[in-house]
This record gives sequence, C-alpha cells and structure tokens, in this order.
Amino acid sequence: MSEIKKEEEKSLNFIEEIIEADLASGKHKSIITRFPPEPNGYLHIGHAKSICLNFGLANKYGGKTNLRFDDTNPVTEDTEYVDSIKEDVQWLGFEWANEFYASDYFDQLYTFAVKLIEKGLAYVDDSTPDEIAQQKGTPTTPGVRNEYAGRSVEENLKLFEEMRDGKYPDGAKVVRAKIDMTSPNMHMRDPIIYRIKHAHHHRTGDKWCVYPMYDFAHGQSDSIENITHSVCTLEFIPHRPLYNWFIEQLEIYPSHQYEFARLNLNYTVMSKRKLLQLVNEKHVSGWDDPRMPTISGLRRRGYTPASIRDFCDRIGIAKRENIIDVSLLEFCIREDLNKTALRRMVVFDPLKVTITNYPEGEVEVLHSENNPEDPNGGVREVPFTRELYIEQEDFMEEAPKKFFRLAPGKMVRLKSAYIIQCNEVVKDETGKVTELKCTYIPESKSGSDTSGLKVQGTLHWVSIPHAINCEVRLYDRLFNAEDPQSEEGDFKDYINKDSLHVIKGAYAEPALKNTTFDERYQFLRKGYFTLDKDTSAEGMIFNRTVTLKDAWAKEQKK
RNA sequence: UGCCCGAUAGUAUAAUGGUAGUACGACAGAUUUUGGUUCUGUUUGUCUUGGUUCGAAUCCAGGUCGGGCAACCA
Repeated sequence: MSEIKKEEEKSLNFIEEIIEADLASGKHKSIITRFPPEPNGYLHIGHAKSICLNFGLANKYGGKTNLRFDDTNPVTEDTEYVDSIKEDVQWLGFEWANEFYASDYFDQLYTFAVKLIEKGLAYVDDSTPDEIAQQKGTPTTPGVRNEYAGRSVEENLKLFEEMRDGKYPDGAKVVRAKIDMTSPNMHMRDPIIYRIKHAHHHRTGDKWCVYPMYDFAHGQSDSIENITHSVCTLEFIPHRPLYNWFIEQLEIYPSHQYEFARLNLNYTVMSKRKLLQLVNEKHVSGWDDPRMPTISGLRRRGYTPASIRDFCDRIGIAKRENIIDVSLLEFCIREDLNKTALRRMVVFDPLKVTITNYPEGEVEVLHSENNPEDPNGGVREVPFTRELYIEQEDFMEEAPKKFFRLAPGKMVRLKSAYIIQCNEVVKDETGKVTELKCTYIPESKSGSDTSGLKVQGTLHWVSIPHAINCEVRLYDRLFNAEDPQSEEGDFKDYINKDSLHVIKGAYAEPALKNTTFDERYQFLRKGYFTLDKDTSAEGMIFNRTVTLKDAWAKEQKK
C-alpha cells in the first residue's frame, strides 16, 4: 500500500507525461518502445540510461520493448558487438519482446526508396562527396540543386536498380530524397538515403551492395514495428522533421520521436569513439577494464545491476544538458553493497604485531558477523594467534590527538577479538618500523568483555600463520579533468596516470579461501571488492569496486 | 551570423498561475567493536529586463549565456 502511494507521489518525467496523456486520450491503447544500438562498440553507462528509460517505460505502462540493432553500416559493425550488447542488456535485468535488426528490413526499405522515386521525391545523384557537400551550402547560406535532380522517374528507377545490382563502385552514385535545398535545417537539404558499399554485412552477407542511411532506416524501422514512442538523444532533434517527412510520404504507421539529454559523468568520457581509442591505444586493458564506464567494465569492477538501475532512476530524464557527479554512482553502489556484501578482513600493507603475553602456537577460533546490516547473515570463524598483521597506516609513532589508532602506549581493539596495547616498537637499520610488540587484555574478548576499557579505534587484522596472500587492484578515476573533452588539447592529455594501483602482497583472512565470482565483499575499513577474472591457481585477485567513505582521510586533508 | 534546443542550490531533478521541495555532495552533531552504516540538524537556488495577472520558476516579448546542426556515421 505504502509502496503504491510512493509510486504515485513520485513525479513524472516529461516522456511519462506524454505517454500518460496519449493513453488517457486514447491515442494509444498500449505502448511499444525500442532500444536501438548500433553494433559497433560496447555499451556504456550512458546506454544504461537509455535502456532503463525504454524498458522502464514499457514495464511501467504494461507495454513492450524491442531490442533492435541499427545495423545499416556494414563496415563498422560486427557480431562481437551484437553479443556483448545482448549480454549487457540481460545483465542489467531487462527482457526484450523481440530481437530485431534494421537489416531485417532491407527489402522493405528498398521498396520504400522505390516508392519515393516513383512519387518524384527521390533521385539518383552522380556527384562526388565533395560536390554534394559544396552544393549543400552552410547553415547560413542555402544550398543549390544540381542537374541530377532533374532525372526522370524511369531513369532514377533504372539507375537505382543498377546500383543495387552492383553495376557501380562505392561512391559512384547515391540516392537522395528531393526535399528542399534551401531549408534552414541542413538535414532537409536533399539528404542521402542510399549509398553504395560493396561490403560484407554481418547478417545479410553479400546480398546487398546498397545500404540505407540512418535517417532512411530508423523511422521506418520504428514504423514497421509499430513503435509508439521512439526515444532518442538530443542530437537527433534536427532529424525529427525528416523522420516525420519519410513517414508521411511513405504513408506508413506514424511513430513519433522524443528526445532527452544523454548522460554525462564527470571524470570520464562517454563516446564510443573515444572509448575505442582508449582500448586501441592500450590506455586500458580492454572494453571491460574496470576503469571504463562501459557496462562490462562496471560489471567487472563489481557494480551490481540493481545499483546501476537505481542510479539511472535517480539522475532523472530531462532535456537540459547535464554532467552527473560520479559521487552519485558511488553512493548507489555503496548503498546496495552495504546491505549485501560479506565483511572480511584483508591487510594491504602489513605490519607485524606480536602479542607477547599470548601463548606461542595457540590458535583461538573467534567469530565475526558476516554482515552487521543483515541479522540473518550469520558469522564466520576467524583464527587468532600470537603473530598478526595489521595495516602499516594504522600505527603512528608520534600520533596527533585525533589519530584513533595504534601508537606507543596506546590501546585499540582488534575487530571481533581483543584490546591490545602497544609496548615496544621494533625498527630496522633504516629506522623503518618492522614490528610492534603488544600485550592483549584477556578480559576484553569480543562479546564477553569485562575489562571496562574504552578504546577509540578498532582495527582489522589477520593471523599470520593463516593469512592468504592475494592481489588487490585499486582503481581511481580514469581522468583528472571533470570534462576531459572540453579541455584544451586532446582528451587523452588528461588521463590519470595513477588510476590503477596494484598491491600484490596483501593478506586475507582464511574465510576468503572459498571466494566465488558472484560474491561481493566489504574488506573492513577498506572498501567493497569482488573477485577479478584474472584470478588463477596462482592466487586470488580482487578489484576494488568503490572505497568506503573515509572520514579520517577528510580529517587529514584539513 | 541562419535554424533548432535549453537555462531552478556545488551536481542533478520536482513544483504544470497559488508555501520553491527532494536526492547526492558539503558542513556540524549523536550513535557505533568498521573513522563504515544509521539518525538529527545546517548551508546554498528560480540567467536577465520588461509585460500580463490579485498572484509568475511557470504565460508573453526582448536580451544574455550554454549546447546542437553543414559524415556516402549512427
């Protein structure tokens, strides 16, 4: 009940308003949307916004969503991308009603072009690309029509057929819609609708050597599928008159296009072209590098589908350009993982601690909760011994007042174990601290503490004889600039050289021995982690999904 | 200098002619066997100038600023 109320109270975005009005007026009985990626790259978080929007709309209003590959350009497209896109959409948690391809409609599209020619609304043009660009004019000066526009219907029909039959080389001829060379909208100045490409298509093979342009495929594909609300990004606004013109002239189902602002995230780039460059030039290890804003990168990093959906829900849908703060994405994943991740202890930068009053060779099995946020989460066993590792950074010889950790003479609690006191600092010749000699307070055992002592800090630790050596990979933002592409020079000049920090000598508590790829962990006081696919028999490798909020780091900056 | 979009706290996003609200962030405090979580509080906003109106973030006009448009890409 309260759930329904909450739903009602949440305000609608402008597309939902349009849909509700269309449903209320009877313009549509139900809705159909589509997600139309071009299979020429991997999906990124910006696509996730579009996916969540399109599928979310259909879910909310009881409609359906098609997955349609916009594969009209065989030279850049590949089945590798088709497969990755399908995997990513499914992983995000969405099911498409139909899997379609623009290439499914090539025959129909060809017929549409013929119809336009027959109506005297399209012609074959032999001009070179340069000439066409010349004649097109500029946004402030009108274009001019050339002599080819005067060809007869019969001649155009014959030429188009010959183009289709492979009589001409690439670029020799194009088909253009005859609209208005003086239109203030450049897209209406006799746009090219078909071009010759003797290229192998990932689905239709060598059947075609003429391929429709985006503008001549997208709207018609929407129409063929009876898409009621065709949602795309802002840069297609000037295409809308053309979208409508084709539908009107072809007298087919009137789909309508609506535009929203694409997602931008700060400290990253979000164009397939730039992401491809990062991959090709080896600035990252691949499309699924955990630093990439791709769906596959986020997945490998440890982001959950729910957290990404939540993020897309929170950023909203509007028409103004925006740059979302990554801190919101991080908030979403922390919120999800805090409730579900298993707590474990891992020391990244070990400092040996010897408990001088603890018997040599003794092993005490302690228990620690798997997740304090989950009352049913249970506990795990943690062995305690005389020799332990703690974090180097958790000890300071000369500690400031606000340092709540270990220092000579000071006491801290070891999580789920005992309170210890530091009695002696052991150093090597260079003065580096190599070991701490401490004593433990036997009455301070976690869960049955009768010591009456109050300490300010609690540290994570591992028993040296039980510690598992592992590798952890810490990630930071890929770029130093908030908006790398708007900065002076090349966006790659702003790559963060320290975006990857590998620690090979980390030590994990033994409960981590049974780690699986689906499990998410919180390494206490360190952040959220998940197993990386590079893990092998040689050892476990963990990716840091996101840090914990760190009030101490903030304090230090002051 | 043509056409098209847009402008509400630091960042996003509501308010659909009637009290400018929410989230994230930031800051302060409480709780805490994670300097996590949780809780409480604080801070900051309608681009501008006119007009319509009892009343304007909202409607109208002018301006300013930002973005997009001249691929045989999508």
